Amino acid sequence: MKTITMADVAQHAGVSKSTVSQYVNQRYDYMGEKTKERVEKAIAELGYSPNIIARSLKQKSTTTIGVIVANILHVFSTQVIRAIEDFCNEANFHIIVCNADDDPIKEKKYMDMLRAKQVDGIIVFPTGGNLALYQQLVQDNYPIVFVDRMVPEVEVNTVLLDNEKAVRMGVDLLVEKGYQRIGMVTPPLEESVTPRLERVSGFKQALKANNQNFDPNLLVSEEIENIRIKLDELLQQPQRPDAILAVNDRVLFEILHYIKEKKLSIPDDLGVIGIDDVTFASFYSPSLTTIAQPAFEMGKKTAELLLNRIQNKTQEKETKIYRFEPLLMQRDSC
Amino acid sequence: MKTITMADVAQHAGVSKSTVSQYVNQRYDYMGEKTKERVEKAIAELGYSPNIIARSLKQKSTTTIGVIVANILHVFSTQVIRAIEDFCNEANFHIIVCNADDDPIKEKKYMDMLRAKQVDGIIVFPTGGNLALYQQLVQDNYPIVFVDRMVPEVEVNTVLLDNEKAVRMGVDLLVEKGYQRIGMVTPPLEESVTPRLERVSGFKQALKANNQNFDPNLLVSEEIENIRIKLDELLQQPQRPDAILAVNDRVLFEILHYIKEKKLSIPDDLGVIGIDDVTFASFYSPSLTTIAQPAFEMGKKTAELLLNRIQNKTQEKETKIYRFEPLLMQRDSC
DNA sequence: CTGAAAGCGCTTACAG
DNA sequence: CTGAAAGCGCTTACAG
Repeated sequence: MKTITMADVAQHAGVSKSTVSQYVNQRYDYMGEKTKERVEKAIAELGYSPNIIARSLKQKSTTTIGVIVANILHVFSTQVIRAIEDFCNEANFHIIVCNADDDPIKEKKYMDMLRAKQVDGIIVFPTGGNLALYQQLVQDNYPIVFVDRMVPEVEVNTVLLDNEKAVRMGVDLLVEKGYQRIGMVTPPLEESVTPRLERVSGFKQALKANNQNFDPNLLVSEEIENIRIKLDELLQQPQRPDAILAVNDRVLFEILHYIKEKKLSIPDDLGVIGIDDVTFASFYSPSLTTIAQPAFEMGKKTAELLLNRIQNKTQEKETKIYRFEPLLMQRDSC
Repeated sequence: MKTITMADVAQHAGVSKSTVSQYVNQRYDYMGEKTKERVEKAIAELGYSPNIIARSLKQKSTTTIGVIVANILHVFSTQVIRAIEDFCNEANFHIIVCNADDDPIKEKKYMDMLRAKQVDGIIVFPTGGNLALYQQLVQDNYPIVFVDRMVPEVEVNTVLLDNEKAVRMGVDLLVEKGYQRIGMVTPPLEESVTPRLERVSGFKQALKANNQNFDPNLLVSEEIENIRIKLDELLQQPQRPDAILAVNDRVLFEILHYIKEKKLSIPDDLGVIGIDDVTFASFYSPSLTTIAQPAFEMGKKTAELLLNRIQNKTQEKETKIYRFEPLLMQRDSC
């Protein structure tokens, strides 16, 4: 099947390519009514559809953006992507989705390829491992927005959860419920994964604000696979916690798993709160108190920031950190 | 910042654009060692990166494919997308992800735009609402693969779960466990959502194979929002089911919600099996018996079929339905 | 009101 | 072994 080009339409309609182009781009200002009809008819008859690649080459805009997530399998990423896609769809933009798997090398490869493909901008959940690259992009004035994680060294608009507040809400509630020894469980604290870091520091602050001591023995930081073992140690010690804050949904899963294994009871044996809402929170037994991220709002804001930057050219040099309010979903696990 | 083009590199290296192009595309066959070095140096010094859009225009390949899902928020879609992305990444392809929301109009818009953007092929979870369009694509010999759902009228490679077998595994297990009156709950049976249809017809067959009668009163087909109400009616009737098969994860959620509300007990009051594995199956109480879809294998196969079609040009005209084996995850809910 | 021409940044057959 | 030239399918300033 030979593809139909603008030249074919022009010939078929007996006009020039320029005129067809004007028509396609709806610049009817000076176009005669008859010309318009002729072109319209030719397009319909030939089933012509413009080649956007060719247009992109000339116009230097692909109406496509890249989105690099750590892992699309995480519920939070999925929700953010969905919100971005919805927003982009409104603006007739498309999104290319990439999984960097927390690997700076993969991240760099994707960023390079996306730029080579001339995407108009990039949204990234940064690994933090490509400082020089990020800085280069900023210097080139290339449109980019970070989400979920921040990179303090780089001046980029960034959309984040108010992590400290999220933890504070959890601790406040636990204290209010009378818990005395609150523990926290988190995956390893890597420097680049700022939400975890902020949640842990928020934890210490929140305890202090509630006149509780921070006991390092009640903070477990461990690979997901080993959390259940560590949890056992944590709960066997004499001064064991009476409540636990799970730093994210993956950790919450491990805690619930452990509790089922050991036939413990929530909230009697242990109060539990998780950051990140989970699908089964409301019908689990007991229903689970969680602190949800407003993922859709965050995704929308991220897309909005990027598209504004791409379209308006509102060169507001100023870059900001946008912090979103967590939502306390109070249920029965504490 | 002026962008560096191939012409700049050529000038800087004192060679022609052709030579730079040869170098970039690693066609060193006839290239002098010195020329090579000069070009390499020029590229490094200028920080040149080829414009893939320009290349695409000439080569008629964008190394990008489109993926149209019903909704990226569904876990199954997410897993399929992840597998597709991994496979594409190996081949240096990118994926544009779109949500059609089961809306044929959105689906058509996306398909048209993706083609206009010259993607090399499209993977779609078809709404079924664009027969003419699908057929046009097939006729144009445009690379396309369907996944999750089939459209019988269209000759396209399609990757599916063996839905009848999935249900049979569930029914067989329930019968084996001594359940006598097995019910099934599903969202509305729309003609285009073939998995649901196949699961219901598989349900009838499986009952027959187990010498059980199919009682239409035990089949609930209802919008998600109303399922709990219908469930109540279902379980209030004298001849109520002693076990229920949930046609997908969304339905399972409603069933579990209802059971918790009514303080019923699984599996004593009611046996439960769900199609689609769920994150909390193993640590729910009781742990939930599910029939999992091999989503990653399915996604991988889908990507493989499409890329083969795009790359090899193995014009094997023959199109096939690929059925994947469900996995019975036997746990304690029946 | 419409068309001829140049150009976006590449690739590629061909000449030498 | 390397370069000049044409062309991919558009857009756009400019001429008329």
